[in-house]
Parts: sequence; C-alpha cells; structure tokens
Amino acid sequence: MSQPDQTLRDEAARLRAELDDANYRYYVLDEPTLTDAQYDGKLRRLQEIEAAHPVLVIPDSPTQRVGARPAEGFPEVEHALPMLSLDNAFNEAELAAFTQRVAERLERDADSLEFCCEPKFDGAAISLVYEDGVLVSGATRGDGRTGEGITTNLRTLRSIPLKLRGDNVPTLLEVRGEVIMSHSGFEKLNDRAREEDAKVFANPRNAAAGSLRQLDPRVTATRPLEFIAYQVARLEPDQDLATHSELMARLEHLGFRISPWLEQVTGGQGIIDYCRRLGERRDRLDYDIDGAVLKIDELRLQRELGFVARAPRWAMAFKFPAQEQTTRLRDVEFQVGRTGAITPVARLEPVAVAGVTVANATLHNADEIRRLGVMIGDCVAIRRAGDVIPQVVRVIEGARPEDAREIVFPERCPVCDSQIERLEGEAVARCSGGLYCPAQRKEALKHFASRKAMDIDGLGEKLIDQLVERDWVKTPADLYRLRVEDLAELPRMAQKSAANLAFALDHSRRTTLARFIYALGIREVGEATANNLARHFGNLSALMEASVESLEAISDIGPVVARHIHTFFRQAHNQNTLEDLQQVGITWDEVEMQPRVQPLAGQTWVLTGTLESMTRDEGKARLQALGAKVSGSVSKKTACLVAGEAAGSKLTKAQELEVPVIDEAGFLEKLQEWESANEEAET
DNA sequence: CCGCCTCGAGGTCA
DNA sequence: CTCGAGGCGG
Repeated sequence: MSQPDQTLRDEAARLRAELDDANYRYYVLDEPTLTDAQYDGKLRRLQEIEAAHPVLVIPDSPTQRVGARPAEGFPEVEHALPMLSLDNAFNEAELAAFTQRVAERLERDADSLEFCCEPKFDGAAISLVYEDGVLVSGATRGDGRTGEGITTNLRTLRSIPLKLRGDNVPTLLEVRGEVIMSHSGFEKLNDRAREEDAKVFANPRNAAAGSLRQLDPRVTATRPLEFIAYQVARLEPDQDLATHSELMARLEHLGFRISPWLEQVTGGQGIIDYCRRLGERRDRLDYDIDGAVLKIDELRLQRELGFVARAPRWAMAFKFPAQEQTTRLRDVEFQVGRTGAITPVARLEPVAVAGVTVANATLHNADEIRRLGVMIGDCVAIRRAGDVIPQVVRVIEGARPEDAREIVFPERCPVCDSQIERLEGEAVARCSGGLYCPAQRKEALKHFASRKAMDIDGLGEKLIDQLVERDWVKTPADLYRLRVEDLAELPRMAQKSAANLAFALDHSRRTTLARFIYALGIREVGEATANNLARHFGNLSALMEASVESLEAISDIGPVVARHIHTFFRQAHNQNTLEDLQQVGITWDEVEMQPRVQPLAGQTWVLTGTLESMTRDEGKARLQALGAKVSGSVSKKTACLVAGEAAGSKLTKAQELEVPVIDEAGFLEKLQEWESANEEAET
C-alpha cells in the first residue's frame, strides 16, 4: 500500500479539526456553523482518505465515533472514585435545614455562603476518563463502585469530545455527567419508530438508558443522545481552580457541554429562589428534569465538609414535588409474601404517571387502607414516590361512585385458607399456613434459587409456579430430586431446557455456608447477617444448636433476630428439610468459614493528626475490621490513641488521661501483625 | 414498580 | 415469532 503524502496527511488533519470544531459548535455551543450536507461531505472525504491509508486512522478521529463491531457484552469498570448519590430535599424547609447544617459545620454565616446551582437532568449518569486529552473510557454509574464499560457506545455521542480541545489539556481528567434525550429528539425517534412499525419508547429517560445498553454501537449512533457534564471527579494537574463554577467553565473550554441555567447564588434564600425559578420554567424545557442540584461552590469548603456514608455533605438534590395523576381503583388483591405477610395491592385503571404506566400500587397494610379511607371504585390520586414506587396518595373527594365497595381485609389466606394473624402492635398481618401455604412455598423457593442465595440459573418464577402447583416440589430439597424426563413434560420445557436446569441445580450443590444460610430464608436474616453467622459459627450444626443468648452476643444481631433464628432451627419441618438438603448433596467448604480473629473487640480507638500511609477513613475501616470501635474523642475509656503528624488537643488529652498513645509507625506494625493473623485464619 | 436490552429456547409455519 | 429469565437503572 502506498504511503500517504504530506498533503494528504495535512488534509486529513484539517478535516478532523473542522469536524471536531463543527461538533463542538453544534452540540456544545448550540451554534451550528456547517450545514448537515457540508458536515457529511467532509466526513465522507475523511473516511475516503482513511480507508485508502489506514495508517492515518487515529482513535480520536471523528470517523471513529461509530465502532464497527458489536460488542459481546460490557466489561465491569471500577470507578477510581465512587459515584455517590445525593441527599434529597423535598421542600423549602429541608433546603433551609441543609444550608443551616452546612453553615454550622463550617462555622460561617449561612447568608454569605456561595452555592453553585444547576438543574438535575433525568437521564443516565455516566463517568468519562481522559488521559492526555484523549477519551479512554466511559462507564455507567452501576452501583456507584463499579459500572459497565460502554465506551464504544459513548463515543457515538457527538457532544462527548473524543479529545479535549485547546492546548494545556490535563494529563488526567474524569468527568461525570448525564446522558439525556431531549423531548424533541425523543418525539422524532418515536415518529421514526412508528413509521417503521417498530417499538416506541415510553419516555426519554428509558430511551436514553436503553440506547446506552445496545450491544451494537451503530444503533446507539442513531439515537439522539446528549451529554451534559456536571462534575469533575479527577483532574491532574489540578490547575489551581478554586470553585466548582470555575471547574465547569474549564470543562466548557475543554469541549464539554455543561448545564444550562448554571448559576451561582448566595445564601439559603438564593438556593430557594433558584429552585422556584427552575420550577417555573420546568414545563417549558425541552428536557426532563426532576429537580435541582445545589453545591457549595468553593472546593476548599467542599473538602472541609467531606462525606457522610454514601453522599457528600456539600451538595443536596432538591426534588420537585412528584407528579400526581388520578385514576380509578378497580380492585384490591391480597398477596402473600415469603414470610406470610399479607400485602393489599391496588389494581388500578392504567394511568401514565411521570412517563410510565402505572396499573398496580401497594397499599402496604390494613392501617394504610384505613388511613386513606379508600373503597373499591374510588377515584384516587397516584404519585411515584421516592423516584419509583407508585403510591396511592389520597381519595378524590366527591367522586365516589354509587356502587363503591368497602375493602375487606381477609381473615383467611386467599391462597391456602389458613387463619390470618396479626400480632399485637404490628402493622403486618400474616398467613399462619407457613410452608403449607403454596404462596409462601413459592416465595421461599424463589428466594432459595435467587442469585445471592443458591444461584440456580433458569429457575424462575413461572417454573416454580408450575412445580409447586403440580406438587412436584414442596421443599427446596425436592428440587434436587426432580427428574429430567418429568421436567421435559412441562410446557415450554423440552429436553434442552430440562437438561440445562438439571445442570444448574447440580452446579448449585456446591455453595458456601453463608449462601446456604441466606437461602434458608430465615426472617430478618439477609445477606449480611448470613455472612456474619457463617463466619461466627463456621459450620451448620453449631448454628443450629446456638442458644438465643449466644446469638445475641454476635455483633449486629439483636433479640428479635436471635429469636427468629433460634425458632427456625427448633422447628421439626425445618430440621427435616436441612437433613434432606444435605442428603441430596448440598456441600460447602468448612475451612473457609473460620471465625475471624478480632483482637480489638470491645476496645475503642481514636485517630488524630495526619497519617502518611493511609487516609483517616482507611485507618478507621481497618481498625473496625479487627473489632475495634473508632470514636472521635478521647475519654478514659479509650483503649489507644493513634497520633499522626501534627496531632493536637486529642494528644494532650490522652496524655492527661494516661491513655496509651502510638505513632504511625507503631500503628502500622500492629495492624500488620493482627491482619496477617486473620489472613492465615481465612486461608 | 416499570421499562429496557439480551439471550436461549420453544413453537409455528412454510 | 414469542416467552421466560436475567440484569441494569432510576
């Protein structure tokens, strides 16, 4: 193949610059400079050159926005810094409380604090990483810690720069923001879908999120997606920027689109005014927003405030009041859960609320029905609470039809006809049928098979329904006694599916004690408690024989949970099932379950000063893993004070109270010693 | 709770 | 082509 001459190289470079610039002006500044035809012409010319001379193709070329090959799946991507959620404020009082809290913590006047305010777009949160100015990775939020790598899909968004603009680009930049679809883009997309008789999307948010999960980036490329940057997670070098607003301005220069209506305001009233103004223009916007985000503008103050659990203390999300719709209550059904809990579910005339069709809503319990004073046939107000769960808010006065019927809370289980019991002081009523009740049995089996329990692949709800209805399966142990020939008789189950299920069952036999305990579905014993129990007892028989007192002695297990566990193992039918399960070959490694060494159990430690080798939080976590409590202040009960560099009053106080003090070197030495003892125990 | 995507498999029809 | 399961995200 011939080498491209210099003129051609220059032309390719020029075309790339022009196309990048046109993208930026169109998608970021909203000031188109080229017509579509001009843009396409230049793009095609660049494609020709690159096709003829593949050496000229570079990853950040505008022609590379559409990755050719569909992916096989999305890789896991760990976020260098977790993507946190924000605390929510639902009214102005809660906003005021936020300002107050922040002001007090900073020991500042609330009226003088500067905030940076922006709309909260309703889309899908993502994170982008640029190294030496080039986009190298893009991922979804996921659980905040790890997300899905969707880089090739994100490359197709023309508002995401493939390389940063300008000179002086940072060596490392991680940008967070929202991928959204405008109302107009959404309408156009659905019009197109209707013409082609394809599926139409329910709302812009789902269309955006769905588009990102396409395996074929060429499909994503046809979707009108936009990216709006709202946060800098990492920036190196940090360029001496003092405020969040300055960071946003910097992002804009680097080629990102930032939130329109980004404003700096002062004081609590400034925030409230901003939220009001945004609320007023909300309906006229071409984008779905569900509130505003308020951030302390000064980065120094953000650092001072730090984080609490899963959210920064320096930011708050203001949520607009949830949209309400009215519809008719057709009927109420009573569902039976895994523990027998009876839940009344409202069957509603389907109604569109905030972009989705709602046909069901939980009424929680009898008290809630009484509180609402609702009857079947009533017109009711529905809203989607806390983002998602549909809720019956109230009955619409004066709209009750003649034939409205009272909602009668049943006295007998609608599934198995056992007595329904409601304990003194409890809101929930329960079917007393236990595992005699097919509904409870189904739920228990579903739980047993679920991913975090025995992880039986392919054993879903419908299949369990059939197995229970035919009485083929009464206890989890029966699952392992099913015969492939019988399974193959079931509808939608032929040889292949039956064999797959048999394989999955077989595969699930080897598990861990923690999973097994969790799978049993003991009330109030979730994943975390099951883990605790497994670690503490190391084997099943010790757990089965444990007294209530010895259970209560375990951290995080209180009297109620201890009693549930104890009762579970005293019941004859549970004992039989456990025996059966072991008989059908459920096994786990005993060795793995050695109890952890907790040399610091019962001790309270305090950290002060700056540690060189780790953050304060990390030190705290490591101490806690060894059983210590970590507190913020020194008292005579303090077991030991770790004094880092520039320790202050805590050190003085410890000396006064004659509390033992160690320095960082001593601390590290001790940590190593204790932690290595644990590693030995665990392997 | 709801919507979306993907996959494997079953069923139907030519 | 349709269904069930599984996974993700808000």
